[in-house]
Amino acid sequence: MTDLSTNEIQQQFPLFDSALAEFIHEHGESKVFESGSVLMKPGQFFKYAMIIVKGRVKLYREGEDGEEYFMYFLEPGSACALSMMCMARSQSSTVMALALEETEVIMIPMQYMDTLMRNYPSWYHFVIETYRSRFEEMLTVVDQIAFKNMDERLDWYLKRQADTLGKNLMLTHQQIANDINSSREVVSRLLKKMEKTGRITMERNSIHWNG
Amino acid sequence: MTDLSTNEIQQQFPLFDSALAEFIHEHGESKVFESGSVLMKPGQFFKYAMIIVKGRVKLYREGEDGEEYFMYFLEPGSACALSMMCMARSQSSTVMALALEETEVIMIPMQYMDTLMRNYPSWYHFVIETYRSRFEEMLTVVDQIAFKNMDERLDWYLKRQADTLGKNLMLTHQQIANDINSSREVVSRLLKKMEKTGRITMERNSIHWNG
DNA sequence: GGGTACTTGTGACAAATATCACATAATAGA
DNA sequence: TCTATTATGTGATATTTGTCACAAGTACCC
Repeated sequence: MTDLSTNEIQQQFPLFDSALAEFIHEHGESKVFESGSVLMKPGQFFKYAMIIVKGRVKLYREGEDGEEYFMYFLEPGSACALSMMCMARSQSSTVMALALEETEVIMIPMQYMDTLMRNYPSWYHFVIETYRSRFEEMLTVVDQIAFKNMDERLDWYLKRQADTLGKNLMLTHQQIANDINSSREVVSRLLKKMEKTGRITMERNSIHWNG
Repeated sequence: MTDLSTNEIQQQFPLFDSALAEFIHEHGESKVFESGSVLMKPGQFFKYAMIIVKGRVKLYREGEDGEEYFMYFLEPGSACALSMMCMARSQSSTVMALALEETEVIMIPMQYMDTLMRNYPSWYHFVIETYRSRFEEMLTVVDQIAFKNMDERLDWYLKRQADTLGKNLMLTHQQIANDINSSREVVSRLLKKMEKTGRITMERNSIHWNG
């Protein structure tokens, strides 16, 4: 039983029809993750499908030697595609899901998947749409790292950050370097160039995206 | 109505229960793609979910300026995840699906998706498994290009090729360079090194993977 | 058999990015 | 206020990868 009413669920997830919202209200479990906590432990087996009600989650890939690569954000109204995939095995590298703010999720036990798929068409439409959008996002990520130089990748990275976190980005150069798997010095130099063209404005600990 | 019998379908797709195989036999349409033909036109809207019965399909990303990047193979018994995602829009860059051999597919009209999802649990298990495995494959691709140097990427590329196409690879250095978005000279030099360590044996137009 | 196109080898050099070393500036805490 | 820590700036240099130029080998076609 969730903290949210059927109505609130339907508002947050417009694709759900009322019967589905009702079902999720009934069988889902609300959970709050504090800012900075990890939603998915590496290699963990998922017993729940997670859908985001409030907050913001950052998904990133972690390499064998601690390298990182930012993939995308999860926002309210979306689902964690990975939690729906029954990913079991713990590979060498893994995906991390980190709550950037206090984040409220509904956890739907996997045992209901059959019922949901069978009886609630709007559920699998939602699932398909979730997969589709994440897959597409991964494709654009591949494009960037395969085809683009650092300056373009940095620009694209900042644009995405600004799109979901707002134009005032509380990021250090080091954090950015981690997210795009580069080095601080390189990022600093490129940011300087971007400031000269007016695309951003820099302050200590923050960057303003001017677009 | 497919060319394959219900039994043959079940043999090729072990996850399907007999009712599903029967349904697909009834409503699917067989189609053969010749070696070298394109299964997915860029930006095309999919009217069918495609599952592979015979042959081999190469999926790769095409960048704005004609760059390429190999993603993965589709083999018999698997489905084209992209064809199930209702990808509509034609972006600047796009995914290409190329038949490497004569390839036989069953095309299931999208209009049956609701029925399949609703009445054939083994169908959505199959769909989920398809998404999962492709998504995971994309993650490993990201790992490689984000974290690894050319020599490791080349090694991994050849290993994957050998895994699905056999140890005797009919590839020129130029083709490899295209697939990993590098240049022929670089590939030639790295291959030479790999030959010295005995990992491969080279001949004109082909490479033997010794593992 | 000679020309032609394709494949591979290789040196020299250029460009992009990473790394190192150190300087300076801003901030938080005692 | 003083100090320690953290964030940023910048030159010098190393490494990785890409590009250019050209040679040589192989296959194929007439």
